[in-house]
Amino acid sequence: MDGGMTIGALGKATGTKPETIRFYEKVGILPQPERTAGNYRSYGEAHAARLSFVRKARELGFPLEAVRAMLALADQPNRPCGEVDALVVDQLQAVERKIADLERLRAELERLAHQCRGGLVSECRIIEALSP
Amino acid sequence: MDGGMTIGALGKATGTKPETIRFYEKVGILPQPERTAGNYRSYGEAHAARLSFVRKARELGFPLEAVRAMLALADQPNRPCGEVDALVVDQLQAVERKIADLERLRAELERLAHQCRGGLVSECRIIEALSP
DNA sequence: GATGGACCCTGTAGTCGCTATAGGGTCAAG
DNA sequence: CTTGACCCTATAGCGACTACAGGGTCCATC
Repeated sequence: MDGGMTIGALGKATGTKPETIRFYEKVGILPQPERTAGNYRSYGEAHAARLSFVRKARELGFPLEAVRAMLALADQPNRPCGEVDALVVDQLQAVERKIADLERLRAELERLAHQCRGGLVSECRIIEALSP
Repeated sequence: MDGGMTIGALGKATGTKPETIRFYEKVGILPQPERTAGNYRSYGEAHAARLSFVRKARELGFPLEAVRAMLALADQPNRPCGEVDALVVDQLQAVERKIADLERLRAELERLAHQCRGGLVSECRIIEALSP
């Protein structure tokens, strides 16, 4: 080969499945790589860096749209950083809202979980509690 | 009409959109109701109760599969309540896992949010922090 | 040089839980 | 009799992948 990684190697290097990499290519998050004589995708370090960025942003819960926006900004380095920061702050607020919601949920589920006395479904307080 | 609710009335009574009710019917969560002469769905109290149950369980984050399982159990009142309790405990654990993940995320995003100094993207630490 | 197995290719359909649209039919009030 | 609010079906779309099906390529071993 010509010094490039196969899709599988890139996948291992970045913790991404080949299917996901092809998906990112299809939706324009990753550029189309060169191909070998046998039509295999061939990736270099720049692809690995971009994909690592995407994966980390996704792990932080950024939707692909936000990732796309950040990549577009990163590709134009002479613009102010504020837009990137705004995306992070939005995401932080969204995460805080989700945590608050889930904590309310947890309290409710704990209440429910203590209502089962091990009897029959017909006496089950859990189902009662959800029914009215 | 013949004493039944229309889909819109049931929707208002339970806080559910008509589309969602039809969807629940299509996937077997709700039974097919009777129809009026004009082919409108006609619902009674039993439908309202069942749909309320579904909505509350969904609000608590139970996946539709779990809701389906609980409904099947509720329809067989002579079985032990333990299976219902197990579903609740599973869901509680899933919620706790999600909260833990989101809290790690929040810490990371807070770290990120303090790195933007308002300069240009080329000096942006946020993008750096997410690149390999 | 033939064979096996691990990898790669494309394209399509499925997942979850709805939501939205298109293109029509029904019903009650004015 | 017309208007407008509601209802019907069927289909496609969302996000972010995942899972086939049906092939092709590469490399090592016999």
